[in-house]
Amino acid sequence: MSTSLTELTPKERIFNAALDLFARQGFAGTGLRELAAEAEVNLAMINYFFGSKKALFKEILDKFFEGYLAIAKEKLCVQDSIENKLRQFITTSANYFNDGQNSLLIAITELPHDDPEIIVYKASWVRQIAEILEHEVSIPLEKETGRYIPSTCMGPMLTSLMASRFLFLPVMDEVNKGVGNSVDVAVYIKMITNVFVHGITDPNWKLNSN
Amino acid sequence: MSTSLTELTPKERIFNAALDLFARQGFAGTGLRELAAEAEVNLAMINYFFGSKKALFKEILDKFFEGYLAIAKEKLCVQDSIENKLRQFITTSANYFNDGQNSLLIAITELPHDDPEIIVYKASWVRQIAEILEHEVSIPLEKETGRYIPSTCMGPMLTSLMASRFLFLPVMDEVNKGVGNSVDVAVYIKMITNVFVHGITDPNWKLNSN
DNA sequence: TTTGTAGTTAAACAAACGTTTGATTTTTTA
DNA sequence: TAAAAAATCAAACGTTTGTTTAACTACAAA
Repeated sequence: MSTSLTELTPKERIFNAALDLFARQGFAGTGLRELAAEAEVNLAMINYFFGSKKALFKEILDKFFEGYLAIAKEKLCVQDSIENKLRQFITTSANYFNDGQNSLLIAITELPHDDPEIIVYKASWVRQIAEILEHEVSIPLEKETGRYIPSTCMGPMLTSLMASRFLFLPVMDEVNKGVGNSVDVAVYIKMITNVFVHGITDPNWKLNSN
Repeated sequence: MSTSLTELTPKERIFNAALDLFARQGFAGTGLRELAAEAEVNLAMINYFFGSKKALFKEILDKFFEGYLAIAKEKLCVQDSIENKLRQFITTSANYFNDGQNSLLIAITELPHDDPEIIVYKASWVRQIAEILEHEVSIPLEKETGRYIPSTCMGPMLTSLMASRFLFLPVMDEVNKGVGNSVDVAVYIKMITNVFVHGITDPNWKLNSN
């Protein structure tokens, strides 16, 4: 196996092609023959390297959540104010989402609502992130504001807020066509950071009101 | 055609079965034979009533966006404070999402990132909602706070925040298994309402800082 | 009762699906 | 150089895919 520094191995080409096609066409909407053609490998190589289509999908999930969890650990498990920690976490995560938009879309939208095996698999990742969020944000925040926002609420809120830019990007680009008032991704990240941080730290609201 | 009040017509059964199966298995992941069996109709009836699989999908999109747009008109195009209008809009929309979780999931996650025809189709709906948001929230809010958050940012932020509960529900249910600290949907809606409203109205932040 | 329309059916179409096999080539190890 | 291992290949497996056709039933209008 001659693996030069510049060209990718067949296995890497399959993985990258899967990222691209699964994100664009969905898991079920992408055929292995199309994937093999995109990766410029023989059809049989996919099952040879990954075992099955679903196993390839799981490797994509793993890579995405591994990076996401690493950011949560690095930015939240530190000694700093809640606000600073959250700002760091949101900025870094949102840029991580931006760099790997395909992984994000696959992890969030593909095979989410039916397959029990995948649900359990995802949950094992999400649980780790939720525990960090609970100890580093939810509980300290309650002591500060008196409001308890469980990590199982804050996690989805945060993730979907950061993902919103990319989840709706193709449609919003079409909406913006002609109008031309599209917003830079860096500005977008600043906006969601400020909205979320000020939203949860603002002392002027109570959980059970209105 | 005997259409009693209690039992649904074959066309309605197909539509409802499509809602259920598309949301659970995805558009590409659902076969028309499975759909026909679920709806208890003959396979050919699907194309007879709807023309094609994709046309059936478009009707699902239409129904969802029609309701969403109606809420935007009813709750935002009124004479009231920005905060009150937004609270009304978020609460009503989130409950609308809750009542039709399948429609929501299909509209948000299915066929979003590739098919140009669907993108243009969705954009024609989203554009109408964005225009309302622009005139009724973004522009008035700028006059109040000095910060301009375009509707093409606020729309995705709002929608994904409201959808977050349902987008991650199966996984979060699995995460909560055993822990048992799952949060009621009404409480969840109050949380996102307060976080978002206080986040965008809080006077203590500027767009270009940090 | 005849005519026409809407609804329903089984059957078939070519194409694509994920996976497996066995042979063949290439590379590594001894 | 010989043997072992890894990689690649074309071909075929049995299913399933969305769509179409033509025959058929049911029911309303004339």
